[in-house]
Amino acid sequence: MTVIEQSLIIFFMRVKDENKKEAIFEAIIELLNEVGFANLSMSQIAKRAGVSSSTIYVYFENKEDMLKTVYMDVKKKFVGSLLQGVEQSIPVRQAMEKLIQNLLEFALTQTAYFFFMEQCSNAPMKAQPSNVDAIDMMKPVFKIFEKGQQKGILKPGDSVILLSFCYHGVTQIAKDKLKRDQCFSDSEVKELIQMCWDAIRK
Amino acid sequence: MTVIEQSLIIFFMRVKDENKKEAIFEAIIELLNEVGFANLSMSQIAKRAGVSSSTIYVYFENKEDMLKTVYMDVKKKFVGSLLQGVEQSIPVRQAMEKLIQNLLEFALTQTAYFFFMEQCSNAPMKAQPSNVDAIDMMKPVFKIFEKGQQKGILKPGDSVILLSFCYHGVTQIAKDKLKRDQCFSDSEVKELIQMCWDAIRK
Amino acid sequence: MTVIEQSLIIFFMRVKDENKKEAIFEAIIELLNEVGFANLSMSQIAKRAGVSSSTIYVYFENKEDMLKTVYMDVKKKFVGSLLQGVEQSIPVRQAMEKLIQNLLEFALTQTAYFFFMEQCSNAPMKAQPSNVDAIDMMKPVFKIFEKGQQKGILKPGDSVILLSFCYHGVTQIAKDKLKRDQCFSDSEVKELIQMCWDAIRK
Amino acid sequence: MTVIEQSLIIFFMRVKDENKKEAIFEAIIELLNEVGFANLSMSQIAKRAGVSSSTIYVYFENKEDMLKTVYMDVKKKFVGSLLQGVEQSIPVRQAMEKLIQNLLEFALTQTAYFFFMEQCSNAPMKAQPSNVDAIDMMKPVFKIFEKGQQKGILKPGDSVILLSFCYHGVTQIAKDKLKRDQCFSDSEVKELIQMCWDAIRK
DNA sequence: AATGAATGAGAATTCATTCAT
DNA sequence: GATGAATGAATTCTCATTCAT
Repeated sequence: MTVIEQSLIIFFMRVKDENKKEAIFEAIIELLNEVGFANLSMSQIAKRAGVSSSTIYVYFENKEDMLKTVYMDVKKKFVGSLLQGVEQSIPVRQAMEKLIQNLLEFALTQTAYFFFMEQCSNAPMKAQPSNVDAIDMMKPVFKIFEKGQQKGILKPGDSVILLSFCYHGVTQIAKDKLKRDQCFSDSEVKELIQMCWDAIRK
Repeated sequence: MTVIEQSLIIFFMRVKDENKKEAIFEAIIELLNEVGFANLSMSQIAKRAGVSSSTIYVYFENKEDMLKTVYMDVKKKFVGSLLQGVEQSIPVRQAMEKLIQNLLEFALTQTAYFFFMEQCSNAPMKAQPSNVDAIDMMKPVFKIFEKGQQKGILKPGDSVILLSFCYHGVTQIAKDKLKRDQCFSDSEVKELIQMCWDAIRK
Repeated sequence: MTVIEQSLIIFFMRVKDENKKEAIFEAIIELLNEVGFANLSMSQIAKRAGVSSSTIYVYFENKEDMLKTVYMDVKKKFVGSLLQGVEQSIPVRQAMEKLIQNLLEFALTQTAYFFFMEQCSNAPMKAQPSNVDAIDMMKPVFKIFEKGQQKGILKPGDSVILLSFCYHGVTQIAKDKLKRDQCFSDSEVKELIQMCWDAIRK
Repeated sequence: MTVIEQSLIIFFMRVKDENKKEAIFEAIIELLNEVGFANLSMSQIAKRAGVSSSTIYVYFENKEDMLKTVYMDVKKKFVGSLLQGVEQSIPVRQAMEKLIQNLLEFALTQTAYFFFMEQCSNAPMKAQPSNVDAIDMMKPVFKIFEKGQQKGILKPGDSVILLSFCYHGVTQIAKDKLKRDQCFSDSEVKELIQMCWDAIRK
């Protein structure tokens, strides 16, 4: 594409207002956490986002598509945070530690996103925005755990179960804490890590 | 209207009574699992239960009351199942084993109830039928675990966290399995119990 | 069904208010004639009929079903009027005369119904309430015309074409007249009948 | 922006010009035949025409104006076709023959236009794009028929009625045929002409 | 001239609930 | 107790149209 053609496109096109899309995103996440799926309406979302409800349909095909898109976006962010600093090369024990720290970090700093995701992943298939869950998106780290199993450090069996057990245990405890507006002390974090480790190690 | 006709009416009504309530109950649980909170409507419930939607209002004050009642009822059944055979006197290790077996048993045999509960407990405070969750209802067993801590068998700290970690870890794994229409082998059950035990024991 | 059972049904059931249904019917016909398909809305119909728009959905499944039902009902009335006094036994010439008189009578006295039908039958397949048109419903009279053909009184060929030609010629002329708020003189009626007769006779 | 870029823009725009208007035209006619007035939307038209819906407003003031313009244009084309070869000087019988042949020719070759017109002319006054109908536009030929009446060849009375009767009879039969995806044989055309002639001649 | 974004108004339809029987 | 009818309020979504570019 030549520079002239590019200018032409820019001249004719009007770029979607990213602020609006962002506002809609945030409104959805906020509201779902406040009112739940049963009471989440397009008009409420629009009002909260400060746009007309028809504007939502500029960005999404319909309610289902909207929720799916937001859910996938949030999950992508979440998995990104989760895997930060967890390279293939690090030892299992350290990987586990980092994962849990990242998980708690995300839960504490991005609480709205965290609760939003949890609600979505517990909705039934048909209502659920997308049925690929967070565990599936963590496939990159499975290799670390499988190596741990091969080395005889971790319990044998399905590595998904090992990881899933820890992940959900920690997740639910974090949810309970946050629902009561509480925080984790360093020693509590250590305890959680220890529980996870004991659960999966041989 | 003759006396005979009146009696007939009364006869007809009373007979159906409990069946109707039961049918409504089952319809709610089935439907919530199929369509989720976002799409659960009174008319659908009525249709599924084979009654008029106004009939629902004979048994419940309104939608909120209806969901709360059903949720509490299901939870009561669940906790009943969970605690079966878990007396104060038995050793911690055995208590843990029994709890997990009961939990998996319930999940497998009363799957609809199990999923129903999970959805309810993940709804946000405001939307949630009732915010007392299953963990709270298990208070009777805490003493067993506290005794275990006092004896130095279990890790110290909040006994709720110990139990909650295991409970949710197992619950989520059961959910994943059931969503894929799979079952647990005996050895898998053993593995889960072992993971739980390792997680909480000193 | 015994008398007692019947009483029971009457006791429990509440009969649909036929006035309401009738009011909705009339509102649809009136409005379609006033505003056309492009501007016919459920809320307008409801307002005109003096009911809530949700009430319409008690009687009809949706807009399409509603229009189809009304169209079929009007057509039935129309064909009834059209065939009045046209028995199999009467001579063709007289049958033709009676049909045209009936048609004009209907157009003049039930003008709203008449225009309503015409609009429906000109809508395209997908939008059209039902694609069986008035001609199809007149099959009973075809035999009279076929007899006329066999006797050598009428032109040979497809009897549907003979009848259809006359029917639509007269219909459109009636429409034009009525649109200009005019009436037919007796001599004009005679002329029309003569034109029809000349068109189809040998 | 440089002068070159500006020229480019002007060049690009002008080139598309007539194509776009034509595309919009065709889209309207196609769509009206497919979905009817009740479901004809600007956005659909735009999509079908391959333009942005705001582009329609470059060519037309609004929806009403758009439909009126297209209708008038189509009618002009139609009347042009209809009158081809029908000069004032030719005998009535021949004029009638030519008119019917032209009408059928148009119906067969420009079917979409034909149906489009029919739908428009059956819409109620208020909704109708323009209430001057095809008959009005044929005024030039009336003189031929009036001469026929003066010579005693045709029936006396309103010449509009004579012509209208034939025109609509043929039109509707053509519509029925085309809706069933059928064609006219030469003998059928002859029969139609004969019916028309018999209907109006003395 | 052309268009993507944006929107208020309004579309069809559903909802939870009430009511007379 | 049970229900069909009825409905106001709310739902999701579409519409015709405008506007900045």
